[in-house]
Amino acid sequence: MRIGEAAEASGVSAKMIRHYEAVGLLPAAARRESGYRDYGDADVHVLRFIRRARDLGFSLPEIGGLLALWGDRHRASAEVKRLALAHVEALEAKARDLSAMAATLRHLAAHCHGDGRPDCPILEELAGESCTREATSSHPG
Amino acid sequence: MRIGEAAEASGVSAKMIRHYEAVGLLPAAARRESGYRDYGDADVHVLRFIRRARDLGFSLPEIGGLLALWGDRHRASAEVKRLALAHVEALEAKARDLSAMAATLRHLAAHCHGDGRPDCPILEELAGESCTREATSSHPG
DNA sequence: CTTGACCTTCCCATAATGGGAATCCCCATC
DNA sequence: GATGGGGATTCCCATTATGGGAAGGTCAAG
Repeated sequence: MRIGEAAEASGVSAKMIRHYEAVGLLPAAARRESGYRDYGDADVHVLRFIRRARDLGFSLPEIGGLLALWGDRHRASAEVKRLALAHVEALEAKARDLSAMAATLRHLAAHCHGDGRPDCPILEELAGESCTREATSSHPG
Repeated sequence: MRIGEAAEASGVSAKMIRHYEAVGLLPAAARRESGYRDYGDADVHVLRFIRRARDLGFSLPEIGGLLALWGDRHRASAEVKRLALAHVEALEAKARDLSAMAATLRHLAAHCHGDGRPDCPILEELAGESCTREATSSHPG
């Protein structure tokens, strides 16, 4: 299989396949005499593994660890589980951060008239106190 | 104020203040004869605005829009609200994605013994079917 | 005049992905 | 045999926001 076919079969772009090889996530692919990379079903299987791991948000270094465990017949599943749960923690922490931002902003937006008037609690919050940048006239708005 | 003091006062690093200026988020700062950038309280106020907006996950282009609205005495709060809610949608979508990944992985991990044995549903899921990479013997697991 | 803290600009690095150029390989067709 | 087109190769660049670090200029205190 040439790289394009392997890409098609695995769902990983040819660009990314080369990249994964370049950064050492994949071993150097076999080459034809022409210089073209040559892939077999086993390679595609690995690529699919990588793609699924990416879909679950694992970083390339983490996937490197998972691949090593996958290829280790004597692995302990505890190790895999540890990696997975550590990643879950990270994902959940990030999700919480984003949700907190969204909630804050949604709360601010709920108090914004959203009409033609300039008064806006969103901007006031961002500005720190209830002043509108130049604060030329000193009334508290 | 020199840049270090403005950084201290605003919570934005000197590096980032220069960067914001370089990418056009901030106008070119006033300069002393020495070439040092010179900041006043108003500048720090803007920097704080930027920092708060960053803390709410706004991108620099989005913050550019917010700053423009902030400085526009005749803005309609509807416009601010629109920007904010669009951003909220994006944040929530991303949070959902991460939560879904976390849930999937947590589910897989829950079915993993997590002991010394190599059998691991997490790896099996990543591998696509229940085979362990080499599949030398052809029994379906 | 030296020392030290601060500033300047410029380059590099990050994570993962893609765009695009210049060049080459391979196969089919004229 | 020449040619054309699709795919492959490598290499460079861009993204986003942030920081590290080098080489050199400024300023205040000693």
